[in-house]
Amino acid sequence: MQSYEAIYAVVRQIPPGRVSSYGRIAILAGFGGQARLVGYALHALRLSSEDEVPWWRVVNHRGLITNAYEPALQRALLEAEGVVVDANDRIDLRDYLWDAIL
DNA sequence: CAACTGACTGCCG
DNA sequence: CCGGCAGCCAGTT
Repeated sequence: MQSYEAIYAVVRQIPPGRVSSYGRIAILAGFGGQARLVGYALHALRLSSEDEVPWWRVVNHRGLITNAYEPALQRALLEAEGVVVDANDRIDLRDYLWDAIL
């Protein structure tokens, strides 16, 4: 799945204490709107330990953690990064959404 | 080969 | 902001 490498590259560019949505990653990776593929790529990444990819910094466009495996783990990692997570596993994108300004 | 499912998103209300 | 519906791609059954 070398095609997904673009997705991993974008996710790695997310700075600590910041989060991004699947759709954003898809656009930045050149997939344009195909957000589901991003989730697929991250899923595969979890199974195969490649380089360190901060998959936990990726949430849906509502700021809600849609992780189907270890949502509690993702929440813990985000809090460790300094991100404030709501009791309902939700994040305030107004302040934590990464705009990829480089 | 067709149908189903899934770490999603945009549009409507 | 939340819930529902449709569209999208890839992997399974």
